[in-house]
Amino acid sequence: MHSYTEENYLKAVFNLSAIKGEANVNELSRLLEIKMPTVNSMMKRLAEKGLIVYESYKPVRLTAKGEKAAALIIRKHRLTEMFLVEKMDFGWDEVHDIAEQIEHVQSPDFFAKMDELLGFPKLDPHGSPIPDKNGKMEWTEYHKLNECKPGDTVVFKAVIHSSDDFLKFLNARQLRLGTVIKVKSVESFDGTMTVEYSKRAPEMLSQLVCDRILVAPKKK
Amino acid sequence: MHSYTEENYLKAVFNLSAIKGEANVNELSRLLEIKMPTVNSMMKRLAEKGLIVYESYKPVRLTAKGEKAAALIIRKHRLTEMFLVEKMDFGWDEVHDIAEQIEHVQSPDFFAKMDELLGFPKLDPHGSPIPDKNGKMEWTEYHKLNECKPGDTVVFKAVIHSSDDFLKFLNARQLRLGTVIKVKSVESFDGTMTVEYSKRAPEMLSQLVCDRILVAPKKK
DNA sequence: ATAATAAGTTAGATTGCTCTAACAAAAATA
DNA sequence: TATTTTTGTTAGAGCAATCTAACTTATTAT
Repeated sequence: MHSYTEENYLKAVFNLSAIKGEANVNELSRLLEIKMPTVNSMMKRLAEKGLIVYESYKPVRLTAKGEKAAALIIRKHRLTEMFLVEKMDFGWDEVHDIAEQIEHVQSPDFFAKMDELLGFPKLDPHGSPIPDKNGKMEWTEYHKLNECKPGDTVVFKAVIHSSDDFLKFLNARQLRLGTVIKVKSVESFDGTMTVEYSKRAPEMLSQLVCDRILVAPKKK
Repeated sequence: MHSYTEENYLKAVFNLSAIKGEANVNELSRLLEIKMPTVNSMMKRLAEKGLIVYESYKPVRLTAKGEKAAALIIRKHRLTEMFLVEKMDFGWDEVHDIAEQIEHVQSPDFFAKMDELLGFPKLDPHGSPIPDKNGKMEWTEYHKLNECKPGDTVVFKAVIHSSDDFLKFLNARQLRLGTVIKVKSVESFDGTMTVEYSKRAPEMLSQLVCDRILVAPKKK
């Protein structure tokens, strides 16, 4: 239906929109590593196809149709990541690039089978929600580790902006989803946190790191 | 390294060459459903890249380099088919189109993992050999069911030119790899064979069918 | 051997996706 | 507010992969 290329643009718009509800050409250009004029003309194409709303000099937004199309690609991506981790023994830091390719496979049966073999998972290996077959997706209300105060005890629920490097960083510190983290102190100057988890010596995490870790209060 | 498109041409040349050692533009054109002039110009491109030998008005041949490149794509295709059948419960008649897409995935790790999880298989679900990591492949010396004589007892070893339709035809008759087939009679007029297998009533198979079934003598 | 048919080639156009260079609008800064 | 910087757009070119139309060579049939 849509080309490999169009799918990638759509996904990029979706990912950028996730934060602000809209995406601008400049950021898309950086994200996709494609020059602005190229992105610009593709935006017009996507607009003609009714996938996004485009107005000159304004950020673009996904239409309902575009949102659904994008979510269904994300669905394939996240199901694939889950499959690679759960059924093929890959690490959560090894699956992104492979999923990036397999997400473009056209075969409803293939992804339906993955879904079934995985027991219809709701989350991917990084804690992100997997959109359903209709492209519906909901984020559980997590908050950033950053926002926690000394004394808080929370559970590591998801990673945002998860690059392979960042995931390897977490691996090296045995930080994984489900880990219970106790916030010992927060350096007010630069936001560095001292935390404790898994019966190890306290660990210091920079603000940059804490900004990418999503947590939920530990249930009693 | 090579584009998606180039990979498909290479594979087509490989498949056609399997029989005659060379491939002509006309047949490639039919096989790929791409018009002759397009095929022609792509042949020149592949020749420039040192993947095939091209001379005007002559059939093309793969170079050693081209042969290896093609075999490595076939390897990915057949490993994928095997994975889909063995690890994902697909039927042998459902895997071709999916494998056709996944064979283009660039990730040595992904296919190495498949290979490992499958226990380093030598054959795909249709009995075709899986080329090794160096692109080396060898066909065991099977012969066609067509060539058998009344009284022969043989084992079904592989399917050639296996379209999904043909595989469904075999499914409907419970003919699968490993089935022991007894040749009862051969109609000299049109080559139709009457065969017996799996304690069922004798079955009649047309010459067209018998030409696509590879067998080996049953060992005592 | 000649004519007819099939196969292969050349030329030129089209579409998708990319680029650079130049220009215009919007936002930030002085 | 005026200037500078950033962001966005237009114009025009290039390459990969495709096509159709016209032509040439090879093969087959008469």
